[in-house]
Amino acid sequence: MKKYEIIEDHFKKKIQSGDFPVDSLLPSEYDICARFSATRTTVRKALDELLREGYIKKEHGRGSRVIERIKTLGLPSVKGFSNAMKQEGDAVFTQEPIIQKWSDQQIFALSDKEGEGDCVYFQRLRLIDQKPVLVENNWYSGSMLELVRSEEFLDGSFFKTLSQRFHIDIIGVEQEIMAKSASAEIASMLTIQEGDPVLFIAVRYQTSLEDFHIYGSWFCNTEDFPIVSNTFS
Amino acid sequence: MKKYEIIEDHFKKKIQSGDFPVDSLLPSEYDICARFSATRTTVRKALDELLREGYIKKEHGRGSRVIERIKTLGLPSVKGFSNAMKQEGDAVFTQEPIIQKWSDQQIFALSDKEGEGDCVYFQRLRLIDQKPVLVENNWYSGSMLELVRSEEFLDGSFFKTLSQRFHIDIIGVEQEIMAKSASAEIASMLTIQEGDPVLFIAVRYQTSLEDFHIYGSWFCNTEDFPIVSNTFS
DNA sequence: AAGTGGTCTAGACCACGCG
DNA sequence: GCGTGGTCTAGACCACTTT
Repeated sequence: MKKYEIIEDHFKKKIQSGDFPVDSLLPSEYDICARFSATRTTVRKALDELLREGYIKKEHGRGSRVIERIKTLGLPSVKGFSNAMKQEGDAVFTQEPIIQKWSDQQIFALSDKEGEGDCVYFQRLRLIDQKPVLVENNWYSGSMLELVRSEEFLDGSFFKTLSQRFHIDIIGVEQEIMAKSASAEIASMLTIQEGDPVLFIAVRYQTSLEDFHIYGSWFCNTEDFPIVSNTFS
Repeated sequence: MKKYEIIEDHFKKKIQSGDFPVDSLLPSEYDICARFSATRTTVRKALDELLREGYIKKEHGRGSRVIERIKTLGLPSVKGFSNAMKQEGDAVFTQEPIIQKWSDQQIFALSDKEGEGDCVYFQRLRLIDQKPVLVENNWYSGSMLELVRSEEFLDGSFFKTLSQRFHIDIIGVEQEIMAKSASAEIASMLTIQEGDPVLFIAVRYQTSLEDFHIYGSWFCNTEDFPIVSNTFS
C-alpha cells in the first residue's frame, strides 16, 4: 500500500469516527510528516485526496479544516434545502425500514450478489417549510447489510449512519432523470393533482463496499423548489 | 504568475488551438521540465490541473493523452447521445442566431455588464434517431461577443467555436431543473401532446471571460431518452 | 533496454493568519 | 514573530508500455 494512501485512510477513518469533527483542524502538515516519517510532498498528496473527496478544506495560514461532506454527493440538492432543512420535521417515514422481496421498481440492474437475498426498503417524505416536496424510495441488499431501524439513523441521515457506524462511504452516483405525470398515490403524498408533472429521479449510489449499492427512486414536486446543481472547476 | 500556471496555460492554449488534437500525446514530463526549466513536481502539478479540468488523461508508461472535453461540462448528457449523435442531422436550427432585446425567459439574473446591450439568441432542436428530444434556447450578451452565424459553428458545436476561435472556456455550470407541462408550441416541436410532462432545465454557463455567461433553457422529452448523470470520485 | 508516468525523499523560500 | 499552507528545486527508485 502506498504511503500517501495509508495517511489518507488514517485521517478518513478518524474523520468518519468523529475523532476529527466537522470544523476541527487536522494536525499541521509538518506534524503529519513527523508522525508518519514522510515528507511534505507525500503528506500533501494524501491531503489533496481528502480535499478532492470533500472531507476537508485548506485554509492558507491556518490549516486543514474538516467539512460537512454531504454536499459532494452528486448533483441533486433541492433549492432551499440547506436553509430550510435545519429545523426538525424535515423528513417523515411513510414506510419504516422493512425486509421484503426485491420489486421491479429499480431502474438500475442489480449485481448478482445483491440479487441473491431479499432487500431492505424504506420510504420517506421530505418537507420544506411543512410542505411535502419529495417522495423518496430506498432499497439496499439485506444480505449485505443488516436492517437499520429509523431510530438508529444518526441525525436522521442514512448516509451518515453508513459512514460512521459501518464505515461504508459513497464513492459515486448514477442518475436517470425524467419528467412524469403524478400517479394518484404520489399526487396525494405531494398534495398535488393526479397527472401534474413531477420530476422522477432514479439513483444508484456506488459505495466503498464492493457490489453494494443504494438504490433510490424519487418523485419531486418542483413547482416551488426546483432541483439545483452547481459545477465549478 | 505561478510557474505551474504558466505551463498549464501553455498547454491549454495549444490544446484549444488544435496543436495537440484529441488523442494525441503531450510531450513527456521530462521534456516539459527541460522546456520550461522546471522540476517534475511543478510540471506534474500543471498536468494534474489539466487532468482535473478534463483536458487530458494520463496513461502510465505511455504519456498524457488529450481527450474530448465535452463530457465534463456538467451533468446533463442525454442517454444515447454519444452513440446516436455521431451521424449528421443531430441538430436543426429552428431560429438562426439573431440580435434581439433580452427577454424575460432567462431564470438567472444577468450581470450589469451583460444587461447593457442586446443579446444574441438562437434556438435548436436536437434529434436522436430522427426523433426530436430537446428544444434548446440559447442567449449570450451581444455587447461582449459578436454574433456567430450558424455556418461558423465548428463541427456544429457552439462551445467548440467559443474555445478554439475566441479562447473562451466553460469553467462552471449552474442548473435549475423542473418538471413542466408542455405548452402547445413546445409540444408541437417535440411531437408530443400539449400538457404532457417535459423536463425543463435552466442553465447558466460561467466562462473564462469575466461577466460573460451563456444562458440556456431546455425542454426535453424524456419519455424515450432520460437525462443521465454519473459522478464518481 | 529505453522511455514513460507514479511515488518518495530532503531540503528551501514565500504568502497568509494570528497573537 | 511564529506557525501554517503554497510553491519549487534536485534528485532517486519503482511500475508500466513499447521496441
